[in-house]
Amino acid sequence: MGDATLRDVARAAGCSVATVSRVLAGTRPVGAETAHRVREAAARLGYRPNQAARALRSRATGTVGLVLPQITNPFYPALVRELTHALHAEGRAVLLADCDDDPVAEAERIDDLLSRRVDALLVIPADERRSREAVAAAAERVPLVLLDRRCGPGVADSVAVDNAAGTALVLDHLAAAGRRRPCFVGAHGSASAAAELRAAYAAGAGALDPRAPERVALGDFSVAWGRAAVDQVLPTRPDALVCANDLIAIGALQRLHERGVDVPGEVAVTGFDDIPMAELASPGVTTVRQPVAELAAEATQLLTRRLGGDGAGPRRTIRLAPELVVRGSSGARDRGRV
Amino acid sequence: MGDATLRDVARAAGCSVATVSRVLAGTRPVGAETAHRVREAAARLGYRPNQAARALRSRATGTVGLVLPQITNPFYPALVRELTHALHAEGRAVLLADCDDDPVAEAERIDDLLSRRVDALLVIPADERRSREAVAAAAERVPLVLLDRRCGPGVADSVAVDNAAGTALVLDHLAAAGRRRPCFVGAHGSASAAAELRAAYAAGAGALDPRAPERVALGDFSVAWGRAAVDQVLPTRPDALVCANDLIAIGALQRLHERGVDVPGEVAVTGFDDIPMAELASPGVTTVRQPVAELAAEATQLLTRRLGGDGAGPRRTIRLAPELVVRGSSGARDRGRV
DNA sequence: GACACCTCGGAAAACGTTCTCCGAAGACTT
DNA sequence: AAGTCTTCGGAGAACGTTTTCCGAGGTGTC
Repeated sequence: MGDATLRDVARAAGCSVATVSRVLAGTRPVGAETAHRVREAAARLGYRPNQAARALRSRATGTVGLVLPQITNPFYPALVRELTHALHAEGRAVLLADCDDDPVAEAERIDDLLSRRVDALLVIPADERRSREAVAAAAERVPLVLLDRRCGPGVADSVAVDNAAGTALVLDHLAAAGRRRPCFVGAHGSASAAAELRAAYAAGAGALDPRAPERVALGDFSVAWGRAAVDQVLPTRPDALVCANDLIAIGALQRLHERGVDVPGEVAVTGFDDIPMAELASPGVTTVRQPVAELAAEATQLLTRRLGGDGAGPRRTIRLAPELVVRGSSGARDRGRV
Repeated sequence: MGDATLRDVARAAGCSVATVSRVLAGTRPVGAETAHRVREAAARLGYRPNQAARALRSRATGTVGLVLPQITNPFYPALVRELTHALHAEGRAVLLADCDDDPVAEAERIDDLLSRRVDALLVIPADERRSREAVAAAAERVPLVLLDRRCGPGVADSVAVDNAAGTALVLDHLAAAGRRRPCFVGAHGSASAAAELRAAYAAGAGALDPRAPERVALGDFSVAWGRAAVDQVLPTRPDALVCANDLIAIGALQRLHERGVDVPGEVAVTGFDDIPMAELASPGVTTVRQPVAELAAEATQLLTRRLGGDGAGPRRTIRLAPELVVRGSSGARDRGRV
């Protein structure tokens, strides 16, 4: 009961390989009675098309490569889930590559995926600058959609949340709640989100109160930095910490609690992404929810369009509006669960 | 600069396709000067082997399918990370399939992966009983390693943590800390871990104190159930909640806090898995750490051995010893961070 | 009844590898 | 000097599809 091939089915159905292929693929009408015989034989032998042969012949593998910086970043699993579901629904398979935040590994993985003849690539670049070369080269050979983070202008199609709009949501919310001395806790580095959020905060905070001193502290996207940042900025007496992601916010929350600072009474804290942990922290973290399902849907739709002939169209950049999720960490009092 | 083929390289190097193949694959010694010419030509043309053709000819795709119930389960990302790294290190690629905890979808995904001619499968079955048929059928056709959860006896090779040992670690720790009235908060259902933990708890608790009434509450593996369980079991006055995973423990912690119960003073709480959230909860959750890297290493090693000829050996079951991670939720006083 | 026109089926050529034969040398043995 | 081994290279057959091209037969039109 090894692998039945077209040839075996043809023999069993008493017809030619070509006919079997046509019946099974529906490429051309085939006589009703023959078709029935073929289908019956195929079922009986448990025939499954050999995708390798199919790929070789049709120059398409039905496979998409998904390259991301770190699957353990808690924001990505939900995205991966939506992407795989969307792609499976179209009959595609997903080759996953985690590159450990290392642009060199990323380039290797992309290379490998290309040699495996993926039909397209979905890439969340590890680094805005250092990922660029490999991504641009790959985009020359295969449809490529950038996700969540960008990678220099005009390199490829791109789908991401509107970071500026998200930051504006947060700042408006804080201002409405009477916060007057916000402080931005962000990240250095050249992941595109880091830079965009820095810029968006600067623009938004300046608009709110042009005379206010700008409080900014930069580290990385980790819980540890959130903790450290608290010690660094608390002397400047902020009444709100606008964190560039939820991990930072959670770290800040921990440290504030340890130092006996009342949240949200004295200091409000906000995050970004709405990872699962954000809801579970105490108090719950007010944050900007990325529309993960829409992100995935737009990305796969863009990909499908590129694969369906519109290969040469102009680069598209899709920006999705995020949503503010208000929880205890920014309210007048704690509305979170714990 | 489309795709250079062996034929192109051969033409450029002035030799035959066979020779180029031999040089590049190193299958057979080739004259030094010819080899050099070939390598130079290949580099110049940017030749990349076409894996589809290679797969067709050599009946091996260099690809492994990874099937899991829910990538959003916070325990899996770390595992996926280790697995992909280990497999990439061996030159294999990973086809990812998330089946949304649905055995039917799981069967479909497995089917698709088989038709894509994966060399092997890594499966974390969604359900001990209902996943069995599809997994067993797949194991007939391709090396298959079960991960983390089992799927009926003797179906395939299997690598998992020793749940009984982990439970024993927890119970010993609690007993040493003077807890006398533990309560198990577990899960119904037929995911194998659920049943094993139930059994292990019953055995271990019975050994500690055969006369004690057995406290057990069963729900599912979620935060919500952890919260609900607290209300259900608190009237029985337990002094420790032994939760079947960290999510349950975190839910319990939240609810206990809301109800003003002192943790760990009045009630200790323990989890299982050591997901990232366990460290961040307040207090930190004492838990059983799954040796994720070793799990991945053993699984890929088993797979590699099966792929390297030892196809017909007897089924192996590898059980790895877990490690107890003591945090604030079980101490005499809070040693956690927040 | 000749002609064109459909419909259905088969033969066979790709797709880009790997690998098995074969042959032509040269390097040894005797 | 004739034989036997090695060594290196090429020709060509697979692998399992899809697809193009053809032919055979039937149906329609004039």
